[in-house]
Order: sequence, then C-alpha cells, then structure tokens
Amino acid sequence: MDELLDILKKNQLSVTAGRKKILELFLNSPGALAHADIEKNTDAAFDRVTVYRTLQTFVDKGIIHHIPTTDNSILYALCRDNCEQGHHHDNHVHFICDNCGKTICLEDVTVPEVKLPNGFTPSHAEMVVKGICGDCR
Amino acid sequence: MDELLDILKKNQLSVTAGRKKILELFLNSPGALAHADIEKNTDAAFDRVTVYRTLQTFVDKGIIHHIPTTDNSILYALCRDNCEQGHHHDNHVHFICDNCGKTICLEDVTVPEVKLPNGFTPSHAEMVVKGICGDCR
DNA sequence: CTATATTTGCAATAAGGTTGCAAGTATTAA
DNA sequence: TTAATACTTGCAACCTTATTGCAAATATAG
Repeated sequence: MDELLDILKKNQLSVTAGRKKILELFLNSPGALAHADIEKNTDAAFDRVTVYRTLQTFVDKGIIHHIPTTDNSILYALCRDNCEQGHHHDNHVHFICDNCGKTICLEDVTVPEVKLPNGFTPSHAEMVVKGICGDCR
Repeated sequence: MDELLDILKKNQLSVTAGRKKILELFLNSPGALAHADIEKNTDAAFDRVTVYRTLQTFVDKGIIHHIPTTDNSILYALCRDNCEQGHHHDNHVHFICDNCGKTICLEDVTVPEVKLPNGFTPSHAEMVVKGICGDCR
C-alpha cells in the first residue's frame, strides 16, 4: 500500500485530497516547511484555513512537529522517529542555512544531553544550528 | 553611575523614559520577556509601537536577543555575555518550564558542540530545554 | 537656551492566524 | 451500491500581532 495512505489510515484520518497532497509535500521534502511553502506548492488549491487545520491535525496525530526558530516563523517537519499521538520524539538537530534559508532535519545528529542546574528536570530538548548547508558550500 | 544609564550611554542611545523602563524590566527579570509582558508591566504607559521599536533598537545594539521557541511567540532576554552591535554571543541554553511557562536563561549551561554531516559549516547554535524548573518542582 | 537630531504617539495598514457555519466529501453499515 | 452519518472543507468575518508614515514632542550638543 502507498506510504501516504498508510500514514493517514494508521492515524485514523479520513483520506482527502488536501491531506494527501500536504503529506506528500512533507514526504518529498528533506527539510522543514512553513505554511507559506505549502500554499505555494499547492498553487493555492486549498483554502488557507484548510492548510492550517491540516497542519494542526498532523501535529496532534504526531505526524509532523514544530521546529523552533529564532524569528517568529512556524516551521513543520515530518516526525521520522517513533512519534505517537500527543507524544513526539523529535530529538534530532535542525539546521538552518544562512544562505538559502532552508531548514533541514539532521536525522543522524542527536541532540546532546546537558547538565542542568539543581532543581531543573528536563523533559525534552531542541537544538537548532545555523550555518552553511552542504548545497550552498 | 546607574547601570541602566551606563548601558544606554555605552550604546549611544538617547535616554528616554521608555528605554529606561523597558531596560529596567529586563535587568530585573531572571528570564525572558515577550512584548505582551512588557506592556503589562508598564501599565501601557508607552505606545505599543514604542515598545516594538525599543525592543528592535535593543536587539540591533546587542543589548537583548531573541530566544527560539517552538510556538510562534517572540521572546527577548538580556545579553549577559559580551554582545556587541550586530554580533550576539548568546550561547547559553534556554529553559522553558512546562508548568509555569516561564523561559529562563541558563547562563552557566553552554550549548554543546555537535558533529555535523560533511559539508555543513556551523555559525551559531541554539538549544532549548523544556521541563520543570526549580521553582515548580 | 537654542538648534538639531532623535524619539514618540497616533492612525492606518499589513500579515498571520482563528472561529462559526453551511455545503460538500469520505466513511460506515446495510 | 446506496443511504445515513460523521467528518472535512471553504467562505466570510474576525482577532491578534506587527509595521509604516508622519507630525508633534523630547533629548542632546553646542
């Protein structure tokens, strides 16, 4: 069966044109996508609201996750690790290229542990590295 | 001389009531502040626009820095390291409490280095840890 | 104290995101 | 295959957050 349908079915989501198309974009993207990227790549075939709601649904189901940024943009990327509904395991480093602006998931680079001050209990850590990516070198 | 005035003068900024008040808030805050926090703590004595412009000026001068978040909020915190105009050295870890929601600068916890894939050149790294802070334990 | 440069506040505008609701589509069960 | 049900979509309106131009007000330098 198609990976696309598989993912949607596994998460008990009805299969609709919008969800298929948006999920496909994520499966074919090496990096992160912003809402604007999705609108652009779908030729605005779907309403803004639908895109927002689809993204939110995917986050809720653990299919995609938010990526932290220093500006106020919201980026999403596929959860390639074992994410479940309401429980994300997104512990790889994200890379943002200073030149092309792309955000790339470094699947093989794990977020290192850090020693916190007394009294602090960690539950989750995110790491974003900026610099020049392989393509722009 | 007052630390406040000292910082403003050093950065060649005119000393105004708004800048003094906003900078004071940062000096007295252990963590990060959002635009909304500042409006609240100044009783809206200053126009929203003034607050935005003051924050931008402080960022430009290297007095405060943006903090990465996973949602789309913008947070600012004092640069306690040696930041200069146009050149921030904000390499400590930030902690966001799952309980009280506060963002705290862990001045003493340095962002660790990570080994990147071939072709990637890092320029800057950010790290955000979530969990329970000392006060909420 | 005056002249100049900078900063502020207002109004208008833009960008980004959300909500209610009716119409449309997917799914389920017969 | 079809009908009933549940879910999803698109529209319109709205809200929050952020930005810009400009005139009035304030700070600084001389």
